[in-house]
Amino acid sequence: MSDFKELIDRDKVQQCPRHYVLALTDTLNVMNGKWKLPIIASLLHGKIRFKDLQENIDKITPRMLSKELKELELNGIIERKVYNQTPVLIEYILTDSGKNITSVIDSMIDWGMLHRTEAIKSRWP
Amino acid sequence: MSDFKELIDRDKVQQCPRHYVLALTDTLNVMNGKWKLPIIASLLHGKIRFKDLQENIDKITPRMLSKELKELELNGIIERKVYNQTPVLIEYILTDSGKNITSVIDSMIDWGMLHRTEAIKSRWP
DNA sequence: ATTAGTACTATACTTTTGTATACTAAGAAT
DNA sequence: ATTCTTAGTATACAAAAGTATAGTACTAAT
Repeated sequence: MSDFKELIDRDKVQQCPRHYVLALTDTLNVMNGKWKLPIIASLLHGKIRFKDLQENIDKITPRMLSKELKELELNGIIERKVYNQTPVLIEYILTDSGKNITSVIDSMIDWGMLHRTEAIKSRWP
Repeated sequence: MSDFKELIDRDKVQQCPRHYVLALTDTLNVMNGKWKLPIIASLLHGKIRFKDLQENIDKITPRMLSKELKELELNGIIERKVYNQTPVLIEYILTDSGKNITSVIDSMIDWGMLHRTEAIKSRWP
């Protein structure tokens, strides 16, 4: 039985260990907002540059891209590599943690699809 | 191999099926914001009333609680049951979909904890 | 008539998130 | 000297999310 589910049976939500709560809010912070997941998805290809990200992600402004990249780097999801060429070359890549987050995304997709079929069943049973 | 992960290997992010994207954004919408997960966690106990939710969830205002409950109901995560007693009794409970979302929460906790240990490793290797 | 309990809603405000547009720094090529 | 490229930053603004505080509608008991 999973860690969180046992809370259902044992009525322990209040005592949910702090490190679980921290882990959960970490994950929420990594994904939240309009741009984090599109950026992570773009990085699944491999290393990529600022301008290519901007072209890849529809309608993101350089300001938002810059801000989100900084947060993702701070959170240890991506790494920023600077090459002292000219013009300067900067590449972004996913860390191992960043790659692993696909497992969360997968479970979100699974739930989302299940939820849609459930919603359809309950509206037109 | 999971649905999303195969994108890493086959360079297919651009062609990611629309229903996966819809499922993912559904899930994000269900969880996003400051209050949705605390509310879902409180409901894991079973049925609960407005005032008890308010006491359970630290610093939520009735306005936010009311707004979030409405959204969760619209999204088919919770059900609102009205009993015509006096004073009126209203109970909120998780739907089956609402209960299932614990699988997503579990995978978020798993990733979050892994991510913390990875982050520690990379800072003090 | 007043007080109290339940489940909210209204109004005004602050903070966070996102947009639009223009601009900068550094070196290389012309 | 001017222009080009990459990788952003600055400024001003709009919209969304969240907060604070007060008030409403209903009924029941005192």
